[in-house]
Amino acid sequence: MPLDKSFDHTDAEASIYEAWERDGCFEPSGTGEPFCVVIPPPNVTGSLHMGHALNNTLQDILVRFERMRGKDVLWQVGTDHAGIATQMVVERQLMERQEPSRREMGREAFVERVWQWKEESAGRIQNQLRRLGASVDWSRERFTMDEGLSAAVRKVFVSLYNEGLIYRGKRLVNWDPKFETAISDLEVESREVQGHMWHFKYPLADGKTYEYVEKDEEGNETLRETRDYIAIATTRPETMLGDGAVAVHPSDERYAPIVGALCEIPVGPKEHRRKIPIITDEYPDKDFGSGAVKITGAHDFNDYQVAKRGNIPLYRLMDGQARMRDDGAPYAEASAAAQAIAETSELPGEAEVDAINLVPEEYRGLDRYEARKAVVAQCEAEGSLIRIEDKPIMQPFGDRSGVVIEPMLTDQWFVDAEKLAGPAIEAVREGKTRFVPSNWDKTFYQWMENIEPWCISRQLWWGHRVPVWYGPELIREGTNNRWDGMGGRGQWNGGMVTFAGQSVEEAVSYFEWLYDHSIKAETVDGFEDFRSFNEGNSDYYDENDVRSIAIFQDPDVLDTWFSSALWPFSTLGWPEETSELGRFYPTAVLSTAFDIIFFWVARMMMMGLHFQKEVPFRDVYIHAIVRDEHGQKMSKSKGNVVDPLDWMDKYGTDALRFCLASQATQGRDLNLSEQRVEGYRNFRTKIWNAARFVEMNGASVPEGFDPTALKQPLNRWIAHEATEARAAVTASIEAYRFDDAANAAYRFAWNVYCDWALELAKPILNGEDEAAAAETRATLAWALDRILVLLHPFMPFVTEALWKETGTRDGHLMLARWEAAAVRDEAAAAEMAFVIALVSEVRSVRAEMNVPPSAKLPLIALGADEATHDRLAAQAPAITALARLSGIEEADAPPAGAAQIVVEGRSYALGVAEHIDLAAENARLDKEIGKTRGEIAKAEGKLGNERFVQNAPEAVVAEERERKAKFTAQLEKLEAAKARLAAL
RNA sequence: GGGCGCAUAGCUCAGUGGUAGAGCACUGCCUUCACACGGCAGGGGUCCGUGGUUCGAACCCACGUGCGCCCA
Repeated sequence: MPLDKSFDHTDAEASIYEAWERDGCFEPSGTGEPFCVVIPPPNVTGSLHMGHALNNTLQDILVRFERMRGKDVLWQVGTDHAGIATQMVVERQLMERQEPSRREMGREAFVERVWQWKEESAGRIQNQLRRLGASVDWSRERFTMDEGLSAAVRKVFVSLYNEGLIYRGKRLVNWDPKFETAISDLEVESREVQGHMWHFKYPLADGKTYEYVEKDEEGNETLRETRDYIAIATTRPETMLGDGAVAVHPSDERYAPIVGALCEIPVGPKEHRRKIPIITDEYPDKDFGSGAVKITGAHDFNDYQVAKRGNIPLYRLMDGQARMRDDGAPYAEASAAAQAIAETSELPGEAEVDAINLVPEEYRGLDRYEARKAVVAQCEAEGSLIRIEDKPIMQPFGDRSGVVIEPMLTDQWFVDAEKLAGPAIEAVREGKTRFVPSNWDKTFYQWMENIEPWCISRQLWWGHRVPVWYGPELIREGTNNRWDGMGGRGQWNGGMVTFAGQSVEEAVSYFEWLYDHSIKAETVDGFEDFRSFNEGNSDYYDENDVRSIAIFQDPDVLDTWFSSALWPFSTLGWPEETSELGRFYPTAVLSTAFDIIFFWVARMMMMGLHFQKEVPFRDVYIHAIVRDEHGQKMSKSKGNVVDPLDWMDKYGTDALRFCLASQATQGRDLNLSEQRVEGYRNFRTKIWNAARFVEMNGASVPEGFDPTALKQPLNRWIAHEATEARAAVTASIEAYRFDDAANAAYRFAWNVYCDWALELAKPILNGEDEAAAAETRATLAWALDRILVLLHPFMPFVTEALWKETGTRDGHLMLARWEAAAVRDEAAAAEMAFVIALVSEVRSVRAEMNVPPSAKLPLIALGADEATHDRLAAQAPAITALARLSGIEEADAPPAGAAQIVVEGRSYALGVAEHIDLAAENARLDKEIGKTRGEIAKAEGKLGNERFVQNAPEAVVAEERERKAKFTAQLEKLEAAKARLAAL
């Protein structure tokens, strides 16, 4: 059945994909060198965006390419449970449907509900990956919360815990007051907003004064006054209540007289105002604000560092919803306690400091912004507000919640990332893992060398529950020799004993061992139940005691990145020692966007090296960010987001994929325009029609076709070009130069095959030499197959469709062989280059002379030598047809009314006769002569420079001489032509 | 303030020491029997600026200008 006029992608794509999947084409072949790629798991809540489309297109290109090269390919697929995002989606759904809230239904029911939602809605992103043509192995699909991966998470947690690499601590974290959980830096988006800088006076204690002096750059005094205060500036006045100190730079002479003095925080009830010390630290910037910074260690990351260095207490002012605290002792009492701390050098324990609530009664329970207004109003009323400055400030927002993130001092679990980072840094330095483009390794080093403890706990319900159980402290730390026999398993946390275990039974067994088997451990729901159960159990354990104790599991879940850090080996079956793990780990390459180098790539490196003793991947390919056609970042608020599915519908998946690949250059963002996608849709149609032409000529590849044994120069040249193209595409994909690879395939298909090979073949196909025609038909069909193979990784659908349409063969193109016989034939290449040059010249003259396309003109070769004569004779049908000639003759001089051209140093006359416009021809020759003279001048300039001849490599000099000779010969011919024209 | 990057045709971008390129857009011609989602031909450049290195710089170095991004 003849092919339709164009490819209808709408139905074809789905059925082709189904056939691949049905026939198991995506599964590893089991033979050949292993080649494994793990997909960056999309969020289970997610849908395909342009970044996914790009990344998965590139991975699919690699994977299809290697599969065709005969490797044993596994592209591991799966989804991520995305803790906060998924929990949010379900909570919102509950709200919309006016169903009981998360807290109302309770943890178990809620988690059940999320699973149910996941089952219902799962499959969206998976089906979108299918539409993209991703050749992932669906039979091995994984989910970060499925049983196997959860076992991996538990095992890793327990191992790290027992090695002392996971610990619980009170540290400053990004706190989302809407979701009431810690979130990662990744989930925080810094945005510039219009804010204010408030300048306040902090009066010096005990009426102390000092000479405040400001100097200009030359050291001249510009201001001198006696002050009884120190000025500080802040963007967050509500945090003044928790200040622990005021810091100035040690070299700041303005404040030198008062370093070590106390100043008073100018808010709260006057009789209970706290006095805090003025200290020095490198952090304050002398030129920023007043140069003095208030230090609120519990609510600012910089202040936290200063506080840690200076032993400044950390006073937490807010609750989980970022309201001012409303717990603990009355303000007067708390303030006195804090004052006592400030006046001694002893810093009490974290928990004791944290219990102090320094929020005055009138502010307790207020929202943080209400509190801010109240603080400012009070200072203003009392005259301690100096001024308010309007100022753009960088403010952290939760990317899911959209609310302002609060740095908050909370108890969390941390991974000692510093210890794990070392081997990962080393692996990149040694080249065991390579970043492509390589400059990303700098980003990697910079972060890894300054790595902070990784906060892995989240106050959510959806995720891997922290596998730690708390039990009562019935023995004193270090007083029981059983403790020593437990290999460092237990930890002391907040007056309780904790064990990590892969199951509750394991944890129970530790408790029972620790407290002797006469103790029976029972699990209860949480801290409250634990406390009431163990009421009266607070006595320390006595060996003769027999009683029951309660233990409870940590309520938090783990950061989603904790499980995705294990992805390269957990998906291969670890902790089971599967054959896939042995075969496919380390994986070949990981492809991802730069923004998760820290959060994902680095952590996979750390976990992979720690648990597998091997890097998780050899290469890390960092792909571009997709922007709109004007280089703007796609964002909902700008309304310039393009849904890849829309363009797949409109232009077909192949066109979108090819477009993405052709723009995937290294180290530059990708500006995607619809026009360009449309252009590649046209390219797809071009291929389709080339195939249609081949089919209409009844061409197919005969049994035993040997491209190395062709006779026709045209066919030998086609085989030569096909070989060159394959080499170029292969080298480019191997180097992750997807743009070069796509362009090389495009050029061969369109500019070589369609533009020249098919046109040059037509006279032979229609000629009388049946043997030549047959060979040409076979070669065209063979070359078309080569094009389909080369384009397949980029345009899998149309190529597979044509593979099926154009031949009777077994199997799918996607499993066909990439390699083919290598043909190199420089002689044929030279001959065809001559034909193309001659035809192009003739066409050019015809166009410039406005010769009607229908007019057939005679071509006269002037003074042809034998080689030229032979070539012209051999290629006469092709040249005549393509240049629309009436015939080719040979003569020593041109006839009257002829335009003259020079090709490869020889002159030809084109009998334009009545079409000739002498002035136009003269102008044309002048232009040619001008160009040629320019080239000669350039070459002469170089060759005339003695130092060039002396210093440049011989080959370069020789090349330049050749150029000069070539253009000189051409100039002679052109000038001769002009002289002949003048003689007419 | 620290770090990374970009500036080449109208637009989007390749090119990384030796002849300035592609796609799209533009202009002219062509409904020629694969394809008008096409064919043929053509116009279009201070390779951001200034200095330096070099026989030779779009490319290497320095400084400057403009624009991004990341971190603080």
